[in-house]
Amino acid sequence: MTASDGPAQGERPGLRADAALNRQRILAAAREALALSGDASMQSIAKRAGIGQGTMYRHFATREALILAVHRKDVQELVEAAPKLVASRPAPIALREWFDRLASYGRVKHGLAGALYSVMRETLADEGYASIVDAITLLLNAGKQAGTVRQDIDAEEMLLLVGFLWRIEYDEQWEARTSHLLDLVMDSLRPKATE
Amino acid sequence: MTASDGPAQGERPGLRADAALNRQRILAAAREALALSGDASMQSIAKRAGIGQGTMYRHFATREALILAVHRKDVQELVEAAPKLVASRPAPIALREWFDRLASYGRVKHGLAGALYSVMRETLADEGYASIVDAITLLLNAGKQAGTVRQDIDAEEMLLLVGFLWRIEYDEQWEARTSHLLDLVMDSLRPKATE
DNA sequence: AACATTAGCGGACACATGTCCGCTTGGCAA
DNA sequence: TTGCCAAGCGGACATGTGTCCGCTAATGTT
Repeated sequence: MTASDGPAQGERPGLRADAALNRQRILAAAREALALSGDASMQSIAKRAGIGQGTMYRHFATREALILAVHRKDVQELVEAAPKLVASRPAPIALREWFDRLASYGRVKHGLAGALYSVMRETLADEGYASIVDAITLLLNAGKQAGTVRQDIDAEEMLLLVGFLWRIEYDEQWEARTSHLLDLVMDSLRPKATE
Repeated sequence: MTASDGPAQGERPGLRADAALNRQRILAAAREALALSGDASMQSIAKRAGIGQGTMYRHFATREALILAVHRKDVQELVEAAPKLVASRPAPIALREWFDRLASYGRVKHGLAGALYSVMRETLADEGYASIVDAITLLLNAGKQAGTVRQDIDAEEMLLLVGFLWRIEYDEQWEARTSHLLDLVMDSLRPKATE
């Protein structure tokens, strides 16, 4: 995403002026609040933004939607990284690196990875977020074509498999555990010898 | 549940008479309420049992603990199935069957599989529930000794990997998806060729 | 039996989520 | 400009979770 992409993020066509302003206010407040604590409540964010509960939920129906909007930029980067990885590395490596990256969001940006997951599951059909599924599909397909990834897995299943990323607790073991489990998952992607 | 079932489950040593009674009341109410709807609230169960919130939470600190207590019998069966499976089948088959069984609880008994998971994660050290972890460890060890399961995985990691079991939604695809994903996980358990 | 100790009770609280709906006001049409 | 009216507002509500703490009464002791 570059500066020439247009006006500030979060703008929506056909949105009344006051509504647009409130949207910005919410995003600003959410950015602040989430930076302080990853699990700031919707309520507290609304309060911080100086708006009502109703307004909050009208703009962002779920916690996930809000988190995703706040981190839109990161999400976009993640999506855009997929084609680059595919182009520059063997498919299995590319896959692994992409998920490493996803995992690191889980650590750094509180809640982001989890939000990604829920949103993707709920809105697989939704145009706005389908891009993330596309990114994974791209990575998988590259491997399938190269014969280094089994045919019978799709992006949605992949997401279910790496679901541990947003449940694993973040302690000093985090890195080792995450890495190890990703290893295991990657192994499971190899084509069967008999295939 | 019939009157002739014998001594009621859930008895605890050193529990005052009134406390024991309340515990039974809660369990009875929970059984009823959960049968009607898998996500009956703690509040509503307490009300149904005719006791206060505080009492509820003192007896069962979390929703999971309650669900687990209600389904104690099923849990026990699950745990007891592990040694039998190990004795009668090659390790990888035994593992797969055990998790198939766990998965089916997820489908039939609303919340049970999920409760198992949380409880196990939270109380790995706890004597009461460690038995479930033991069951998995048993299955894994059998495979490790036979050389059909890689060395570098433990029960906790195994649980993280099959976490999708309690997130996957139950629709007409449930069976196929679950089975397929379990296939994948089982594949990831194979020793590496180079190991 | 009377008493002291303290386990256990249970409801009020603090706080969360998500919904509903009467009031306000931005933006267009005349 | 004025005025209309639907888009939008925002707080009250309904409901849920989990905690706290003053009161009650079960149990061991004398």
